[in-house]
Amino acid sequence: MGETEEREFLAAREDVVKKVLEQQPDDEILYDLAELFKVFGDSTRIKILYSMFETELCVNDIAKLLNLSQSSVSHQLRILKSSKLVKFRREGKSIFYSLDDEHVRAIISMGMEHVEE
Amino acid sequence: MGETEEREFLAAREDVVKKVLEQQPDDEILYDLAELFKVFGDSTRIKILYSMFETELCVNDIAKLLNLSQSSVSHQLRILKSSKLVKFRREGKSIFYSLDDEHVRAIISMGMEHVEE
DNA sequence: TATACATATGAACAAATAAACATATGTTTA
DNA sequence: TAAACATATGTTTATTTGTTCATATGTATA
Repeated sequence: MGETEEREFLAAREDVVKKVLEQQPDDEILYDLAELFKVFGDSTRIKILYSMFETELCVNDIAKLLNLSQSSVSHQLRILKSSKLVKFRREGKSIFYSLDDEHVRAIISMGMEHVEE
Repeated sequence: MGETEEREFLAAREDVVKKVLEQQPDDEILYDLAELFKVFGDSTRIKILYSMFETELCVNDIAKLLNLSQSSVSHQLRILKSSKLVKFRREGKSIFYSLDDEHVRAIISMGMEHVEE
């Protein structure tokens, strides 16, 4: 590469960088996005989410099903609740949890496709 | 709830748990799925991925763009490579990275939709 | 209203990991 | 082939976070 080409190359890269920077969403949004994926990024939580793919479950069900302590399940459900990934309803002494919406199912399914490649 | 109802309730829960257990993918797959999302679950990596949404970029571009050290970018790209989220090609001294496939874009987009609600 | 059952919460500890710094590898060109 | 540039890798450190144990809250029933 001659000197002229070199300069042109660098200028072109600068342009690209500038353009990308303009299109990039605010840091705050990307931070939230990372936080969202972080919630999916733990095997216990993924197991919990997946177990609710077809049906609602109460805390005790999940604990037995996945062989986890009640405390651990409850802690993780708290995180899933605060990220709006699950919703819940009380029925007597039990509280039934289920996936919050189709987004959650879609995100998991997309991930599955990538993993199963 | 009477004693009979109580027994029926417990039996019904057991059935549900058993059914879910049968449908649940192997632990290994769910573990891989969590590992995949974990990669998306870091704000630096998400920023890097997002910056490549429209165009390929070399390491230096990304470092300047996101105001990160070359080392940090390189470390994160290694993780993105090994998860098959990005691909790369060499051109002279530079190495250009880009999103590996449409899955990656789809997963990010789905997450964005959830975040922007 | 006392007891049992279901779930939630708080605190402490151990494991995982992102960033920084130093250095190594690989590529081009003078 | 030596120097400059671009990227990769190894190591240490500070921070984050999942689990456990103990305990609290909330609900139903005898």
